[in-house]
Amino acid sequence: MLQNKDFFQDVYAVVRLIPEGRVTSYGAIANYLGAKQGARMVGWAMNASHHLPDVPAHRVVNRIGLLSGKHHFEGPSQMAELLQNEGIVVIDNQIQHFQKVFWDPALELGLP
DNA sequence: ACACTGACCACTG
DNA sequence: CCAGTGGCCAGTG
Repeated sequence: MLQNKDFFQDVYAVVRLIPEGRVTSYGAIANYLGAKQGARMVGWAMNASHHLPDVPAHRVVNRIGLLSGKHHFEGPSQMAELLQNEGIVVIDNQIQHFQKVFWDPALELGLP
């Protein structure tokens, strides 16, 4: 079944490392993990992370800083509120100053 | 067993 | 610059 369960684990591990007030993208995580699985699997991993505690999925957005996954949260604006609660400005599902708050694991953690 | 979909991304034309 | 296409893996109808 989930032979690449390690991949999911790694995704969660990286997501957990995202500092407050910062965000990253699915592709960035996939890239950090080697991009062998593809960014789509990261999204799928997030979907599976629904039941997990310390996985701030709201800090993971698509490459352009759009809250593509907000629909999967409890409320329609749950994701945006969580982000804004951390000081991130979100307007119309779009993170403002995305380049500033963007947190690239490959860059911050260093390329393995 | 087949086809389509999905919280995506990069590359062409 | 915008639109289209392929690719990755797993789950569902």
